[in-house]
Amino acid sequence: MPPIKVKMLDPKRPRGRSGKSGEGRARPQTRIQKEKQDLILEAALDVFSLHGFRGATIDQIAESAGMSKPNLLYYFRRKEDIYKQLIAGMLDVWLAPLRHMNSDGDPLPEIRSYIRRKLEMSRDFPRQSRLFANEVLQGAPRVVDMLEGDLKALVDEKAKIITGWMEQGKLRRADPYHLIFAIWATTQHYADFDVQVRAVLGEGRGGESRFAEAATFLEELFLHGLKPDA
Amino acid sequence: MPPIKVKMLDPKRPRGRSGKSGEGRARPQTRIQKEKQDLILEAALDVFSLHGFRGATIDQIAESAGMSKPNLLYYFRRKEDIYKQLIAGMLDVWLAPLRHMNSDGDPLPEIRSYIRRKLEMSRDFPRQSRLFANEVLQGAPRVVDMLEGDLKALVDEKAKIITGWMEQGKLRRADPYHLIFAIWATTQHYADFDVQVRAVLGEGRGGESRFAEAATFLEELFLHGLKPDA
DNA sequence: GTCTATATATTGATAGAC
DNA sequence: GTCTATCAATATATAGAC
Repeated sequence: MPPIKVKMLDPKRPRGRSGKSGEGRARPQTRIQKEKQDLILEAALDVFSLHGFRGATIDQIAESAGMSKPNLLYYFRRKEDIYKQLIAGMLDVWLAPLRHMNSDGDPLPEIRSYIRRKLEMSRDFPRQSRLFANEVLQGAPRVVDMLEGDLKALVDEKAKIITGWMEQGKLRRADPYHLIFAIWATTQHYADFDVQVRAVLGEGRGGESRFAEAATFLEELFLHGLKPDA
Repeated sequence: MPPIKVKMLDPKRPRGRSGKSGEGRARPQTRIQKEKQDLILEAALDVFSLHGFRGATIDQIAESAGMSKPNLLYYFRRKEDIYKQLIAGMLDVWLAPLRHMNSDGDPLPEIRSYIRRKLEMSRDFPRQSRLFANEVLQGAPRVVDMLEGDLKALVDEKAKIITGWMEQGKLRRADPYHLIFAIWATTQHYADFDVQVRAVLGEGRGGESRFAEAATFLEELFLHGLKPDA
């Protein structure tokens, strides 16, 4: 059950000894505390990405992090605090490739490299991708605001760039928003639907080779699909 | 709404009065019982697709179906029984468009119509799509066998057809498996990531028009991407 | 078939000793 | 900081009256 949406400025339990360290207010904790927190976040990412927020239990996370439940709750008062921190940390990483898309470059290479980076993210950070997918799939209760705010703004900006390219005849005309959706969908598919991809490809192709294959395929598909008529 | 093709041998609690009706063994229930069950399945689809298996509660489903919890449990002994039946009913529907892809037709129109049908499924049965996405995303514990069995066999078969087309020079050479993945990913995206799609497109484009736009975009992308060089 | 009441288990979170 | 014990809230499922 829906655990009480808290706005929260996040008065976390463990604080540094009254600002003695030079880290300022932003990180009121010792290095050991930070290491423990990272350990918890790492374990939580495993569990949340596999079971979703509701399906994950503090017990599982604690066990996976090698500590007792009360001990874990000493570092994060509530289950939701862990989840929120993971989501927040994830969003920047997730958006980085799109932010990186530059209006100065040539359209086709720029799009090709965007696809590459997104695909590499699926390969290297599949749990983060699934965490986010789980959240969005279930209505994104904790991030709708961000989707309608930052994300929309960023996509609007990049869509303008793409439209500009199209108007210059450097790209076949098409809806830039749906183009971005298509790139998201195809690249994240390899992280989010990993089980299905592996099952269909079978044992023989179960290795990491599928990402190289996917890169080849997707670049071909999008570059030929977007190349302006000669 | 789609429903629920039931395979089911599934000796459920309520059975007809000793085969008096002409329905035989396959449907050991009265019409009223079936209607109640469908009512429950309908409500359960709402709840499961939004919260996943773990996140959904019998209380929610019962309330949504307008009955008491014990009454619901009279028709389905366990929560998991409802879920399983939904998944089973879903799989046939989900695979139908791919089964339909025919080696007799011309490649490009055949692929175009596959995309269309998948996109229509996202538009008309988004809850089923999300139910399945939830399941796969969380490791597909209840359907891995099916993915490695029926699904793989079906995809293998269709991949051969596609490869045949490519060898005849009717289609640009590309990996048929990744082509199928790309079609799945792009079309289901509009159901599974609906919240995100709406958020990015904004209020102005919140209506059903996004499916028409998507159809146009995806057909262009795939047809140009797959058309053999002239 | 449907209901009220309840048994039983799980889980998020806290108390308080050390 | 970490632990054992435990509370309080939910949630699955059942008992048994009607």
